[in-house]
Amino acid sequence: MQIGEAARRAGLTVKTVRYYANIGMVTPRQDAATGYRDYGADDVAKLQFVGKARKFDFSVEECRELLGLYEARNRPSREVKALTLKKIDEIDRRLAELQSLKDELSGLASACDGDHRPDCPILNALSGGDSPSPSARP
Amino acid sequence: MQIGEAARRAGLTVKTVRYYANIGMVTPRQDAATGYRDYGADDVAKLQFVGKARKFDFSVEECRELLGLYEARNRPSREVKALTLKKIDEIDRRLAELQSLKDELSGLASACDGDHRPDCPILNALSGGDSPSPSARP
DNA sequence: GTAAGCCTTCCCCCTGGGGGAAGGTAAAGG
DNA sequence: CCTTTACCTTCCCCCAGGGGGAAGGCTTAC
Repeated sequence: MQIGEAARRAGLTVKTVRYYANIGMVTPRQDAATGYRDYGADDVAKLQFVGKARKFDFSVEECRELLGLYEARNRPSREVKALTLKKIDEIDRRLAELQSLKDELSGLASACDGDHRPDCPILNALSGGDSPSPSARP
Repeated sequence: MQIGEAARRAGLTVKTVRYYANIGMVTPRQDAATGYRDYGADDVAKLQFVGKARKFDFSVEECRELLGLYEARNRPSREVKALTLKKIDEIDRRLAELQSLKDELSGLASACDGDHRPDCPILNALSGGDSPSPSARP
C-alpha cells in the first residue's frame, strides 16, 4: 500500500512515516515503476508499535532498540524489562523535578497579592534570590 | 564589563548570554572601540533574573514577558501572578501525564518476568494493544 | 482537458542553545 | 620586538521530532 494508507492505519502523519523511513526505522519496499514507498502489513505493524512506544515517552532511539527486540522474538524479555525500568526511573526523576518546581512556584504565588499594587514577591524572588532588594542596581 | 565576566556573575555560559543578546532579551551597550558587548550591572541583574526564571521552567518567551513586568515596576502584580498560576497549571498537567505514563509502564513491567524467555507482555502490549490488530486486516 | 488527489525530494522552521572555526585585540612575559 | 595567552567577534552546523510548504510527476475521474 502507499504511504498515505499506511499512515492512516498506523495513526501517524505521512510526514512522520516518511521521517521514520528516512532514519531507517521502518523501511518499506520501493515500487520500481512509480518510485513510491510500498508498505506491507508488517510495516504497518511496526509503525503502530513505534507509535505506541513514542506515546509511552520512549525516544526514537529507544524505539529503534525496542523494535529490534520486537523483531527478534527469541530474545530474552530481560532486555525489554530493563529498558522499561530505566524509562520508569527517568519519569520518576522528572516527576520529582516538576513537583519541587511546582512547590516553589506555589509558595511564591500564594505570597503574591496579585492585585493592582506593583509589589510582587515573585519578581522579588526572581531578581534578588533570597533577599528582596528590588533596586540593588548601582 | 565584557561578556565573559557578565556570564560568570550571572551563572550562565557565554553562549547563552550571547544568545539572549541576539534575540533581544538582554541587550548590552556596545564598546565603540573594540566592538565588544559591554555589560552593566543592570544587565547582569537581568541575566540573573532570566537565569532563575528559566530554572523555574519559564520559556524564553515567558521570560521576556516577565522581564518586561520586572522592568516596569508600576505594573500591577496581578499579571505576574497570572503568569505564574498558568505555569503551575502547565506543570500540573505534565505531572498528571507523566504519572499515568508511569502507572502504565509499571503495570507492564511488573507483568513481565524479565528472564531468559522471549515471551514479554511489554512487547505484546506495544504490538497488539487497543489499536486495530494487523491480523484483522480486510 | 483539467481538476483532484496521490506521491516524490528539497529546504527552512520551531526550542534553547552547544561546538568549533576563522579572525581581530589587548596585556603580559621573554 | 615578538610571542603566547586569553579574551572577544561573526558564521555555520548540530541535537530531537518532526511541521509546513514549494516544485514537480503520476494516475484517475468527470
